[in-house]
Formats: sequence, structure tokens, C-alpha cells
Amino acid sequence: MKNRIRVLRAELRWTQADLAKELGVSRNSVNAIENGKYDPSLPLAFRIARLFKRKIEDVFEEEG
Amino acid sequence: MKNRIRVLRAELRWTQADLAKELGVSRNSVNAIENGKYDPSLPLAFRIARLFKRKIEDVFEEEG
DNA sequence: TCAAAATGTAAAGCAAGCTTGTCATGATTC
DNA sequence: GAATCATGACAAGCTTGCTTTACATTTTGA
Repeated sequence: MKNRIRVLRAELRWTQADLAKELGVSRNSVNAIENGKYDPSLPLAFRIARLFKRKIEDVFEEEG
Repeated sequence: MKNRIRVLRAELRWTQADLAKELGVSRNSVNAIENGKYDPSLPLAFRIARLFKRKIEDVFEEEG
């Protein structure tokens, strides 16, 4: 899955640490997810989308 | 997370095995997810929503 | 320029998602 | 009432998501 987290985060001028704190996960998880190391769980995807006031489909996209 | 999979599946008159086959997962996974044993991964949630022609938010709901 | 902040990366370990296989139960239908 | 189908449930095992800790590299900004 691709995601637009880095862009959405940049719009708010948040650091990965800021975002991690808001989401209740570790900074390493945010970093790994932004860099496509793995996909977030569904509950975490919901929290991310809600935080950015977007639909999940507007934050995440199935690859190719 | 709650989900409406059982209802959506019933509308199509599919068995859990039918759905599992369409999704490319085991019947046990479909059964476990329908019964709330665990949440699907994000990629699987996307496949489920797409199969039912719904937004992820229309199939899954954060609890409480 | 130089220090601090932000990001990347990696290892080890626990938790959650998913598998195959198997069995029990209830509903269908012949 | 016997066979079949659909569902529920459980165990063992593998993979993936997430953690903490730690350190290296890049970016920022005074």
C-alpha cells in the first residue's frame, strides 16, 4: 500500500514524533509506515485518517 | 472494530467459503473476522470494501 | 559553522493476522 | 434418518505489526 502520510503531516508541520504521540504509537512505527516498510493495522489506519480528517481511501492506496 | 461483512455477504447470498475464495484468504479468516476475533489487515480491508463496492468506513466502524 | 532536532535504520522480542488441518453442531434436502 | 452443506471453534505454526533501545545520518536554524 502507498500512503500520503508524509505529505499530510508536512501540511501540519508536524514531526514524526508529534504524529506518533497523537496516534499513540512509537515514532519508529510512523517512520516505518511512511517509508512503506509495512502497512498499519486497520484500527491504526482509522486513527490516521481521522486525525487528518480524511477518508481511509484518501490517505492509503492499493499499489499497482 | 465492528463490521458489516456478514450482512453484506448475506445480501449477495454468498457463503463464508465463497467470500474467502473471492478475497484470497482462508474460510477460517473470514469466519474469525465476521465474529470479531480479530481485525483484518489494511490490505484485506481494502479488498473487502472493494468487493462489496463500499468505502472502508461503510464496512468497518471503530467501536465505542 | 556548529549544535540540536529530525529522520533513517537495525535488532530483539511480544502481539496480532492468517494459514492448514480437524472436529462439532445445526440446517438442508433427499 | 442419512448425507451434505454452512458455520463455529480450536491448536500449532508462520508472518507481519509494533515496541524499546540504540546509533548513524541528514536537516534546520541561530
